[in-house]
Amino acid sequence: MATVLKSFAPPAHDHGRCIKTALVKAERACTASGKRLTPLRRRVLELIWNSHLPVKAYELLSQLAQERAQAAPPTVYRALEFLQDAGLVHRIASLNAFVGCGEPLAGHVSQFLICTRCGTVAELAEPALSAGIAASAQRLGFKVARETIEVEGLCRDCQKAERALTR
Amino acid sequence: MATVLKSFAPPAHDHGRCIKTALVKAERACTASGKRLTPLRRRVLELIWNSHLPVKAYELLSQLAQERAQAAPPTVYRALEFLQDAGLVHRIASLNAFVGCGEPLAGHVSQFLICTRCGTVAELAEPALSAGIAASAQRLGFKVARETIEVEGLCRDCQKAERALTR
DNA sequence: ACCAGTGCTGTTACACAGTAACAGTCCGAA
DNA sequence: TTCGGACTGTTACTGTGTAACAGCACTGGT
Repeated sequence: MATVLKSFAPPAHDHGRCIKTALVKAERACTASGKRLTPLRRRVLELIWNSHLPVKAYELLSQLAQERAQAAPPTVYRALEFLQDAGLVHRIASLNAFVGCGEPLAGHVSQFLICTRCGTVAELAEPALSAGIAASAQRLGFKVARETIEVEGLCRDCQKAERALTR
Repeated sequence: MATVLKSFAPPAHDHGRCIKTALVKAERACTASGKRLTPLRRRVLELIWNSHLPVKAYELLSQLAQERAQAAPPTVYRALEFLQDAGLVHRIASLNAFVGCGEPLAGHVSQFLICTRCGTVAELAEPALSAGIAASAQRLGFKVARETIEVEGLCRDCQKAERALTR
């Protein structure tokens, strides 16, 4: 059976480590594929990794604008496009928002659990799900190019919190 | 094994029938649940069913504006919100667009195959996929409330067309 | 008959999301 | 040196979606 690669980040953890390792992995992924992680792109990636919450493009823009006055929408969107192509960042369509990818080097599926209460996002990597989709598609003669799985619900902690409220 | 409820609509079919049955089902669903399918809402639903292609909100707006001069964004978005809540229409997040739901009375999952070449959308209803997602989620203690599956690729006809081009 | 409440639509005015197109800059290769 | 390509700056715009308030019709209670 397929295994879950990631889990929800615990409410309190050494997030500095998260950021650092994400950036190191990003450097590696880029040098490996001959892509250029410029200061701007690096900075945007860093801002995205500031939390495990999905970030909106215009939030990034306003943060960025505090450092470089010239920042405009294309500044952010171009960096985001690069980061997506490089597999370093995922776009969550149902939220119009972006999250860092924990496994930039692994095959890039797009499977997310989104907690509607605390907002955090966990990335799945379930080959079984992709396989199921491919099988269903094939029955209709459909050839899959890209899959988007976005599941909304409540993470474990938020279920507890909800129960505590109604008790 | 789960079965596919819908397939891609053949390029040429009696689409008048599609529209008519969709509206009849909608009436039924609304009276059954005590919701009001007002003329405005009915008209928006009709416009959406004009094709099996996903429709953008502002396309709907401009079509609507030819009939009622007062139509403004909230006019359309409110109708769409109602139709979604009533299970008559799906929003496709990755396209910012809307399609009619073929089975408004059945349980409302949200599984789509989207052909990137011709733009048509087919709705799936695979309990096995939902079950797989629920199982993966549960392993993380996550409680699923809503799932979004949007698969991009090529439908059978468009694969043929592509092959014909490169031959 | 009157009133209050509710549900639907009209209206204005925004906020947020994303892109086109052109202009500079920098850097490495021919 | 000069050319081309990759990156960023800059302006201006289109597209997507919502807040907030106003009116109006209907319904149910008094």
